[in-house]
Amino acid sequence: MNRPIRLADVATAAGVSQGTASNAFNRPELVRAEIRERVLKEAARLGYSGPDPRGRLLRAGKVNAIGVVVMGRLTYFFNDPFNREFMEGLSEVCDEAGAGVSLISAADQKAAAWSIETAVVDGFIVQCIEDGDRLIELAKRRKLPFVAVDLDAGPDASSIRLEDRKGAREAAEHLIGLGHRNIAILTLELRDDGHTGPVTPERRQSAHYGVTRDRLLGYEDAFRAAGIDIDKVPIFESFNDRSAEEQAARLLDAAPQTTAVLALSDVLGLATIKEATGRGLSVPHDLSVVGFDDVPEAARAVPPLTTMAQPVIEKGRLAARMILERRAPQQIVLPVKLVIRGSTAPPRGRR
Amino acid sequence: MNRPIRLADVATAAGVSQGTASNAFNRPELVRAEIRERVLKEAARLGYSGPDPRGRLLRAGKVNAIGVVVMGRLTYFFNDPFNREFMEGLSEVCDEAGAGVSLISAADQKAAAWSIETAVVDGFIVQCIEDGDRLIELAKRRKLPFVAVDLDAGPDASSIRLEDRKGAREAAEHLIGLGHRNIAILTLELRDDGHTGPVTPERRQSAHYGVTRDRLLGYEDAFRAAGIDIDKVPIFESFNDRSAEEQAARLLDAAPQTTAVLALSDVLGLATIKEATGRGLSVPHDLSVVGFDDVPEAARAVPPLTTMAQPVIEKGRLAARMILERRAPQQIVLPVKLVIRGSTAPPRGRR
DNA sequence: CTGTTAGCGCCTTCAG
DNA sequence: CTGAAGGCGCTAACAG
Repeated sequence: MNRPIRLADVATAAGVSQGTASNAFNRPELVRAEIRERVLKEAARLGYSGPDPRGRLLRAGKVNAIGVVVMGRLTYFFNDPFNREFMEGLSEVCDEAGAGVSLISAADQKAAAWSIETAVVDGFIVQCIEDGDRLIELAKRRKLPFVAVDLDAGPDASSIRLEDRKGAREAAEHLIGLGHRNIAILTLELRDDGHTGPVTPERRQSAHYGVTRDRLLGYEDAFRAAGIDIDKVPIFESFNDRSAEEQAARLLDAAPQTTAVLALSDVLGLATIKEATGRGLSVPHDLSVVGFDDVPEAARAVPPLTTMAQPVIEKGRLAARMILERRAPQQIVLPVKLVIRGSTAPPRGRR
Repeated sequence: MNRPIRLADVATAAGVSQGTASNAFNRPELVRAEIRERVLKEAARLGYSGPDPRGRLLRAGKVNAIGVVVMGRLTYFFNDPFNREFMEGLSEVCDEAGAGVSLISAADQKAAAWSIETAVVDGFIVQCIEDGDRLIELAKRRKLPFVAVDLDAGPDASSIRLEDRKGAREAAEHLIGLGHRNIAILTLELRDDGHTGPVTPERRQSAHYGVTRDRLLGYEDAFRAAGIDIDKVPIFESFNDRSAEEQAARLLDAAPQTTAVLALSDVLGLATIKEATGRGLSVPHDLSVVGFDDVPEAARAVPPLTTMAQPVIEKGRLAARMILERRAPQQIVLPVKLVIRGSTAPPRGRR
């Protein structure tokens, strides 16, 4: 057997036209039961495994799949509980719609370009912060709908963002309200240069990533209102997917007088708790920690992490719907909400 | 603008044939630079975004993508560090080959069938233990290459398995060698009925899932040699992706005299450590724990988990290659290796 | 180098 | 309810 069987072969074998054979598979109600059975039987006999999706694809126009762009290692992506939650919401909607999810993963820039150009999908979701701009550029070129998540894509593209600045301000206000004045910040990447470690005021002000920039601005808002000079606040920068504990350690070393840490993500916050606990500090009494995101792990941590909750799953659902329903470009801003748990308390000195 | 631009339009506009236009995009070295530029310029002017992958697909025959079948929630799948590692190896090979990864996720049986029938992929990887048989059936019907991972798919299909029985035997021998006699087992699912909790000898003997069955047989081999009657050994059954801590707790409650636990996976082993530590037991002195898999978390646990290491990442790579290289069906059995860490020690009574 | 041509496998009018 | 025919967009083989 050399040539693969196709619908035409089955039709011939069953003595019907190709159109009828097609209907036998795809719209059985249009074909007399007797004929349909004959077609199906011939198909089975010939080893035909049903209409080839590729043919259908070309004809139909719609692919019914959405591509999720993941730069770097898949492990880094899925090690982050935030991404897992996001994908959960996304896949939920895709499942309901009978749509597939393609991981457009690529190690380097060149591979990413090719993947994005050739992926068989109805649209893209670009959600990784690293290289976001370039990926968005690529996605735009492909002329397919895409949604930028936690990334700014301009007014002619769809995006989903959070009330980052407001949320950050409220997180900082929570600590200030508890009496903290020696606050440090563990931040996500500010820009695309692989830097980790201490952040100078100049670097802070030149922040390029929107989420990081806005959250830092939010902290600054609160600090200013409380008379704290953010230029004097220790800030350390870390990747979310790696180096978190290392940078938490450096921050704790560099600023021993700190009584509270503002973390730009729960992953960073949890790493801070772990590091602090590991060196014998009591959280929250020696050190308060506030995260951002409210991933499931936050509530299960010891102590449970106070954090700024965002609707991650809903975000995933929304992103999927925006693609699948081919919505016109829109910029959505989702609300956040402070969830107070056990990782924050007044500073010990104050009691 | 109503009709989308296609290659033919660009060719006409540039005053070249369609074939040349195609070459300008796909095999630039075959086209004089001048002409190629004209084509590219016309394409840009018309807003043509490069050859549509769907056309190429139909023509080429090869899709260059592999489908990973994931039953149930995506979260369950990716919450398991084992699956994350596996996907890492898989995606590594796919990246190198410029191939994509499609998640064939489906909540229920009907959706799974449709997804598998219509996924645009070169082959499947079936790796979830639940519903494995039915999924394999579906995949076979599609007449595409597929690889069953940790699942038996028969001699005419590809599969990757481990030395499960041997590995389990050695794990048990390790504990026995340390002097343990009161050993309990925390097992993965034995069959497809959603049962968790205590396992009777009858149920144990009727194990349907190959991995579980073989590992239990391995334990039994070691027990028999040491004069331990496996029918008297407390065995509790748990899902890997949920309920692990709950069942670890039940096991510890039901068999308080236990000095060591054989866990069929690291996830179960880590849950056991956590549960034991939580109730004030010292691991390994009050309770030794041996896992299976050696996921990254195992080495980082407190205490680090003694476990039977398997080459997970390699497994992922292998699975991807088997599809991408269109290898003839083969059944591969990968080796395992005991890694002794801090979670095992002689029972306290013996010292 | 460039142009021509023939499908890839399917679905969906449209006419019977 | 069934059959015939056109074309989805592209590429590869072959002929200039």
